[in-house]
Amino acid sequence: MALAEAILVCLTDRPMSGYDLAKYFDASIGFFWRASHQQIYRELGRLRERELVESKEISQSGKPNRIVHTITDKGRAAVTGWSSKPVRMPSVKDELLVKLYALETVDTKAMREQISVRLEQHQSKLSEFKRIKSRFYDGKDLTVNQKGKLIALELGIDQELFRIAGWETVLRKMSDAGV
Amino acid sequence: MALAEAILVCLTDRPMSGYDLAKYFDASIGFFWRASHQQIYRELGRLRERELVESKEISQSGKPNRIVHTITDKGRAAVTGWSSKPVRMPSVKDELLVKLYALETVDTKAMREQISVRLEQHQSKLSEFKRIKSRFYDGKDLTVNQKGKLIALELGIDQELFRIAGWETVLRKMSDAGV
DNA sequence: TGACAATATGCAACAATGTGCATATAGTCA
DNA sequence: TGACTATATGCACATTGTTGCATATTGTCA
Repeated sequence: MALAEAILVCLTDRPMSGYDLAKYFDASIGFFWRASHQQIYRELGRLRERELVESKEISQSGKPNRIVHTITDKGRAAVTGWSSKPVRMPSVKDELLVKLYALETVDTKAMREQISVRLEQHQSKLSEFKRIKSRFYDGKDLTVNQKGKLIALELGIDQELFRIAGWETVLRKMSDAGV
Repeated sequence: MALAEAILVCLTDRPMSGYDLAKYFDASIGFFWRASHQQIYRELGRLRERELVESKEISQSGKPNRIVHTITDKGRAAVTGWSSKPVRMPSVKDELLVKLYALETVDTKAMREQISVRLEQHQSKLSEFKRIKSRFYDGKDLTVNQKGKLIALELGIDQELFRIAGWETVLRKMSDAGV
């Protein structure tokens, strides 16, 4: 249940509403731990029960009220405790690679198209990461926390570059194999 | 529910028992789509219900009887149909990267150890992939199906190499950041 | 001789994730 | 004026994944 910890990590930065968190996940930490807004709201309820966050409703006119969640001392301790425990290897699940396992049975024309789509997706992620980097990090004085995020972001950039090269190689090798 | 398809893909190779499949997942296709034996047995039951596989019990003395599953024509058609449909981006979930997001709150000494463990895991995967490659593929005449698996395997090798370099870079950058 | 690994299948319970829907208001664009 | 987007929260259900257990025999190692 590391979603709990991912949320707490976000809240070490600043108090946020569920909606804020959902956006933050979409634009930042979600690159390394994806979560939908439903997951986030559900998990926030549990965190409140476990007293790892404190929630305060803030009145708004027109729009629904915001519920702002603040990490508690207990929550901060939970993050530190979690951080010292071993992690598992990230789970591996990629249908596109499974399809490579049955090259004689699959529709290879469709597969090439899917690889092209995948390439575009990596390309757009790459652009996004680069944009974020130049906008928020380049040429700035950074706190340790920000440096950590930058390290993650740069790993993300390299990863996208690697994946683009990787799938292009796959396309070439498929041609060599005659499919 | 692409586990169903991953199993069917395995069975396009040859009929197998649940136990065989579990081993096959551990040693081959599971590099790209992990599954436990419990998941596999459960899914085999569903595949049988949907008539995508045919199951035959084979008597054995001493050991429990094997139940050998064979893909049906309907199953083969299901693989081809599935293969032409778009895939989604693999889900991203890595606690170690999440920890980078709270560098001021986490136990960085423990984190460095976790990165070392991760590096060893990638190293041993790399060795395994290379061993499989040299043992089953190098210098052999390959069918199209085998070529597909080799392409996946080589992508796996490059990926492990990339990840080793990536995490080593992270360690260096953490030092540069003073943690 | 006792412990353990390998072979072989599978249930039950629980935890985590994902999909679809529901609600409510304000502002923008065609 | 109607469609759409953004803000803001959340339930119900379905699927998927994990953990622990249960059974039963053979072979190997200490």
